[in-house]
This record gives sequence, C-alpha cells and structure tokens, in this order.
Amino acid sequence: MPSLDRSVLERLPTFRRMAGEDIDMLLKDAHPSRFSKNSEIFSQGEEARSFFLLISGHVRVVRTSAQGDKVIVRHINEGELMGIAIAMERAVYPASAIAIVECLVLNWPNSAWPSLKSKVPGFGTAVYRTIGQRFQETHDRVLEMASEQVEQRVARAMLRLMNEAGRQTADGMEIDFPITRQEIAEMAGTTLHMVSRLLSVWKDQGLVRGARQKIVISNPHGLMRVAERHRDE
Amino acid sequence: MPSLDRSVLERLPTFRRMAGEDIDMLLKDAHPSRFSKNSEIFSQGEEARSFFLLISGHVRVVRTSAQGDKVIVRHINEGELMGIAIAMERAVYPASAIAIVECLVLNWPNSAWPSLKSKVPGFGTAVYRTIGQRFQETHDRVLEMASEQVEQRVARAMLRLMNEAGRQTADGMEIDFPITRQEIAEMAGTTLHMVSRLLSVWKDQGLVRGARQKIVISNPHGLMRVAERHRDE
DNA sequence: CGCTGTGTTGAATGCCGTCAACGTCGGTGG
DNA sequence: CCACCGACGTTGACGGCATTCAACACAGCG
Repeated sequence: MPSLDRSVLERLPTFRRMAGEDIDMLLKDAHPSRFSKNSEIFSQGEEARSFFLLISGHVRVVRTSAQGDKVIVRHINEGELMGIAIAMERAVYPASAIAIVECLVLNWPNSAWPSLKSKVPGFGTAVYRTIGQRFQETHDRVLEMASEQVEQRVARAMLRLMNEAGRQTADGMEIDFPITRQEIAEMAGTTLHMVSRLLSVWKDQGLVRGARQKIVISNPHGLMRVAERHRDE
Repeated sequence: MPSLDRSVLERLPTFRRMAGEDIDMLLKDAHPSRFSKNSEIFSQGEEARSFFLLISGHVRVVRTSAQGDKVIVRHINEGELMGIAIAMERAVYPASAIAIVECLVLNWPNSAWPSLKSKVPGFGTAVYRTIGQRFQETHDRVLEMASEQVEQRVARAMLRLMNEAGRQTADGMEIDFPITRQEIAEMAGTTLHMVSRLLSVWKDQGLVRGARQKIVISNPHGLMRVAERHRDE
C-alpha cells in the first residue's frame, strides 16, 4: 500500500512520462519523512543507505574539506533527486544535505535500487540524466572558478539561485528561501565582505534589492550582463 | 570476429573481474582506431555518437568557455573510458579529447550501449563507477579552487599528474607524457608565469626537476606537504 | 639562420582577502 | 514591554598575493 498518492509524483517533470503502474511500483518501496529546518538529511562521509526525492521544501548540499573550508555544491528543489550515491557505486555520501526550511522527503533504501532500475527503466534513465546534468554544471563551475573574477562569479551564483528557486513578485524575482551573504559567498568561492560590497553596488544600480536573509533580483537581464562581462571590456 | 584479442582487456582493472565471454561480447561491437599526436578524438559540443576506451597512449580532456578560457579537466590513461556521454543521456560531448601522444583507442557506437548495458551488467557497473569517481574528483576540484592558494593548487595539480601518469625513474617520478607550463597552469587555474616561478622555487628546494615539456618529481612527500600547507601556518 | 613555441625572471599594478569598527534586526528572558 | 545578546550585514583601510606587462634566453625546426 503506497504511503503517498501517485498524483504527487505525476506532477513532477522527472516522472511525467512514466506509466501510472510504474509510479505505484516506485512508491511501494518508498517512505516519506519530514525534516525540520536546519536538520541534516544525510551527512558527508556517512555510509550511504538511502536515496531521496524532495517533495517539498528546499535543501542545501554542502561539501567540506579536510581543512574545514566549505562550498555550497547546489540547492535541491521540489521534485529533485538527491543522495543518489548508489547509482554511481559510491559507498558514502560525498556531501551533506541540510533542510533550509521544513522539508518533506521521500526515501528509498539502497537495497531497492537494483530492482527499481530493472523494473522501472524510466526511473534509471531519469537518475542518470540528472547525474549528467549535474556533472556538466559542476564542470562549468570549475571553469568559472578558474577563469572569472569575483564579481562575475557572484553574479552567476545569484542567477543560478534565481533559476533554481526564483519566484516572481512585484519587485522582481525573489529567492524562495532564506539565504545569508555568507552562504552566497560559499556558492561563489569568496568572502561575505565581497558579496556585501557587490550587492550594495548592484542595489545602487537598481539590479537587486536585498534585506536580511533575502534577495530579490529586480533586473535579471542587467545582472546577466554583469556576469558575462569579461576582464578586458 | 573480435578485432582485438580479449587478453588486451583482461589486463585492465576495469575488466579484470569480467567473464571471458562477456569480454568477447564487448569486443564484438567495438572497433579500434589510431589517433596521431595532437589529433582530436572527440570535440566539445559535437553530437556524441560513440564512446571510447583508451588502449594505449595518453589523452587530455579540455573544456573551453564561451569566452575562450580553457581548463584541463583530466587526463585519460591506458585502460580508462572516455566520451561516455551516452551513459548520462547527454546528446553532445561536454569537452574535447586530444591525443597527447600517438594513441590506440577502442570505440563503440552509442547504439551498442543499451544492449551492452543489459547483456554485460558488469560493464554498466564499471561505467557508472567511473562516473562516480570522476564526479567526486570534480567536486574536490571546485572546493580546491574555492579555498586554496595558487601554490597549493599547482602542487596538487602536479601530484594528480603523478598519480595519473607517474613513472618511476632514477631521479624520481617522471610524468609519462610531454606537458608544458601553460598546461599545468590550465590544470590549476592560473598563469604559466606563476607555474614557472613555483617550479623554480621547488627546484631549488630539491622537490622537482624540470626540463622543456618535462617534469620529474624528485620528492613527492615534500610536495605533498606543500599541497597541504594551509593559509595560516 | 631566422622563426616560433617554450620557459625564466623582474617590476608594476590592482584585485581581493583580512582586519576592524559599527549598525541593524530578531529572538529571548527578565 | 524592554533590555540584552547573538547573528547578520555594511563600510573603510590596509596589505599581500597573483595577474599583467615586459624583456630576454633557449630549443627545435624548416
């Protein structure tokens, strides 16, 4: 007996093309759980026992180095997969996942993966497509970190946030969850000081509006021009 | 009739655990090809039609941005897979692959992938394990670029080279293929000037020996200590 | 023997990280 | 309710590291 109605999954792009009975089969092995704000869904280095689908809320994925430096790898949004280490034969989670707000999560034990993959081929394909997209994004980020200035990197981080979790409001695109300057810095590989300075400049130019733990991009196109501005222009 | 003997694959770690008949099945769909030094095996943005296994030689994988900036994503060594876009449902190659020296390559048409995956499960697993390892390495690199100084990044790039293509000689570990300062800079996200300066310093300290397009690491442990040295030590 | 690609080194510029001080918001407890 | 405190945010000043600019050396090759 599925613990969630199939209609919950049918709305998500990942599952839109799947047959109803396939979705039921997925749900048979899954169970939902709730995570409170700031709680950890899985932890870097911990043995990977499950993989997850975020039903509602927002999740931050963080990778920490041996020296304690942190980067925010990505944000996970409603309908996206996370913790899919098993699909790449990895024994431990490569990063930590933290609920930014109250979250509802579906999780499958890793033991269900092989049979799901063979019985619901569309699911395996969706997982591998997700991996491919994220891999490419990660490579883009290496290139970005290697070749662009702080200003461009921060602008790109903001645009990424907008695409991931932008919500249209009267003032512009608002990021749908609370985020600090420090966290934007950890997305762009810089310090909160630089982020604060840049946001101040952009506010004066009418590109963004900010408040405590809140960002609104009032002129996305203008911000894109900043992001694309190269060193010698 | 296989165009290569199975013994060629049996020696490679990727295939060591596979049954002989499975290897024969793989070889049935593959055909070998030769690439001369500096020729392109596949090209960034080009429609992905095949995936590859490097039999002998060395390959450089390069990603170029819209602005023309380049990074060396990784080096491919004998026995490693490359161009496996199909496994992640990607239509085009995300980077270019260039033969550093004369290379012998096995290639499969993408059309062979679905049946290979289902008929030789060990092969699919090997591919996905490879993807997982590289994904993790790429994440490590993002973290490294975000948090470490140029000196540490160059030291790490050298150590990566050593692990990927080190050959023990009387003087130390020698990188097995020609590589310029410019290319090391593209691995570490800096300029050839910085690389040249650092190598000079390290040569004086007895850590490395260099020549034109050649690097020998005479004291790997010492170089590791440089790589691990943090900002405030 | 000139030319091109590669490598080295010095000097100057400037970006950006660090240090420091202060301001503000929100939650908590008296 | 209000005072307090900690987390978050802003801004200025300074200094150092890394890029840039520049000049030169050297090797390999046609």
